[in-house]
Order: sequence, then C-alpha cells, then structure tokens
Amino acid sequence: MRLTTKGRYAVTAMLDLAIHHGEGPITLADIAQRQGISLSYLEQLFARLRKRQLVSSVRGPGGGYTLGRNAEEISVAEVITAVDENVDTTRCGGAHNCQDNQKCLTHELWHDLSDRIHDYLSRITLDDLMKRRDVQEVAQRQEDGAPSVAAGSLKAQAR
Amino acid sequence: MRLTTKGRYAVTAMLDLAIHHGEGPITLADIAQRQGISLSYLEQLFARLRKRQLVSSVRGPGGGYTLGRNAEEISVAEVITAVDENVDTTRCGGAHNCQDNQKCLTHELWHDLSDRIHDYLSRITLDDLMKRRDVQEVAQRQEDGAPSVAAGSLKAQAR
DNA sequence: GAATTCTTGACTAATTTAGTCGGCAATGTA
DNA sequence: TACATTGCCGACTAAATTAGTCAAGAATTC
Repeated sequence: MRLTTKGRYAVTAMLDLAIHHGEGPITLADIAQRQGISLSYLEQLFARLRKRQLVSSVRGPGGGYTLGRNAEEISVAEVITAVDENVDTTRCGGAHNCQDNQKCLTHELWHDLSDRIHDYLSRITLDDLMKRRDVQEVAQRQEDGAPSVAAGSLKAQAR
Repeated sequence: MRLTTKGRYAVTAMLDLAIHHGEGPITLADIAQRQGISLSYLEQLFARLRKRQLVSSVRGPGGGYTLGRNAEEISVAEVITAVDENVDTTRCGGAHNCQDNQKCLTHELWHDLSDRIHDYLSRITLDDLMKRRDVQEVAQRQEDGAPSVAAGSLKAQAR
C-alpha cells in the first residue's frame, strides 16, 4: 500500500464530506478552503473518487459532492486505493518479478506488510474517524475559525 | 514510516550480508550482482548504513562489508530509517503543522498508522528473515543460478 | 607499486507529486 | 433566454524525489 500525500488529501477531503453530510451537496471550493487543499488538485482527486462511486456529484448552482454511500460503509483503504492506483509495497506490485523476473529476496516481507497496512486501514471507516475526539476538535476549529488567515473581524458571521 | 524502493534495497542488501555472514567481508560488487542493484547506488546506501553503524567496512583487497551487529540485533525498521531519514506518514513529520500551523483533520490517523508500521517492522530482525523458507529459497537460487541472464550453459558449474 | 575495495561528492535522467490553466457541460435562477 | 454557478476534462508545468552515473581519492593487501 502506497502512502502519499495524495491519499492523505483524499481521505481528508472525504472526511470533510462525511462531517458535512446532511447539509446538501458540498462544493469543492468549500473543501478546498476548509482543508487547505488546492481546488484544481481536488478536482483531479474527485474525478477518481467518482469513478469508484465513492462520491456522487450534482452540477449547477447549489451543486457539489456527497458521499456515494454511508460513512460507515467507506473505508480509508478504499479511498486511498481509489486515488493512488498503485496499492503495493512490493516493487513489482504483486507480480513476482522484482528481480530478473523472479521474486527478490525480500518479496514476501513487503507483501506481508502491504497486507497488514491494508487490513488496518480497511477496518477504519469514515464514520469511525468522525467519532474520534481529535477529529471533532479540528472540525470544530475549522467551523469556527473560518479561513484562518482571512479571519479577523468576520468571525462573528460564521456559518 | 516512509516505504520506498530505497528502503527496500537497503533491507535486501543487509539481508544478503546476513546470509553471507561468516564468509568474511562481502564486497558491494557481489551484492550488486546477486541482488540486481546498481553498485553506485549501493555505495550511497551503505554510506548511510555505516554512519549508523549497521555495517562495518574493511578496505583494500579482500575487503568489503560485514554486519555491524548480530543479525538478531538488527531490525528491518532500523535499516529503513537509516537510509530513509524521513520516518513519518504525517505530512508534517510528527510536528503538528500539517495545515495552517495546526493539525490537519487526519493527523492522528497517519500518526497511529506510522506507529503501527514502525512497531511491526521493528519486531522483525534480519535473523528472522533469514529463517523464512521463502528467503532461503531465493537465496539458494541466487547461489546456484548465478547472474540469471548469463546463465545458459554454465548452469552445471554452479558453486 | 599495482590492484582492490571502500569513500566522497558532484552531477543527471526519469518519474512522481502537486499543482495551474483554460475551456466546456450541465443546471438552477432571474 | 441569459447568466452565474458548479462540476468535468485534458493539457501543461514546477519542484521534489528516486535511482542512478561518473570521477577522483584513500586505505589496504600482495
């Protein structure tokens, strides 16, 4: 399982969607602002998330994205593999040709590790994450604080 | 914990050293040939391994590298962090400034994951790896088969 | 002194990451 | 119907990282 900022961004964005579930479609612009991720980059990520039906979209004014399924039914592992097509710690990506078309010395080690990481992350759902205190705290801060820098006097008008 | 081919190469090379322990110093050229890793790249990796005293070196003819400690006392995690200085899944590398100088939504998730991977890999030693059947099989192949491509008719003359 | 082998550092090609930019497509609202 | 809003798509790009190459030198053995 490859772990890059790409996957991290995707999970963060999906968690944002989960947190704001029930408020109708959420625009990427909102997510970009709250989570500090570039809008155009989000567009790329959501193209892949949509392909896997992890999100569904509504165009036009008032449009945006919503979760494709319930938050309890979306695992972190799924989100990562959706954006990060490459899912393996092994050089060969599961094939056994890491060296001269044969398994390299440490092939099984990386394979086992991949399995474990995948297992771990596939048992954590977006819903699990939402319930964590640390996540709730950060979410609260993002709600209140508004766009951190652009804060200042507008603070009162939040929501 | 960052997992890249760099770390994989390092672990593979160290495991090769462990397997050929007791045959005196092993040259990087040998490792390069057996494991299919570029010699100059190995030089870079071993410079770091030496700094951490995971290997010790002998110069001159008949020289080479040997393990810096017993194979039971060297964990996979140590080898990876030696070559891969960056050890964290979090964007901030353990600091809490992933977003606007504060924790990002998923900070703790990545932190936990890092911990787990590190735990897992720090409990596996080079000695453990050597004892695995799959490793022994590949090692045997490398011993017999010689440089794979250059095999052909020389096959009989192995060892 | 010549051959080996490690040691060091500067350089480089290819790939990946993390974006930017621009235009088009659908849809709701005035 | 016009237009503003939002997603959709593809081409392009800057920066970083990976995976090396290359060359010179230092220690050691024969």
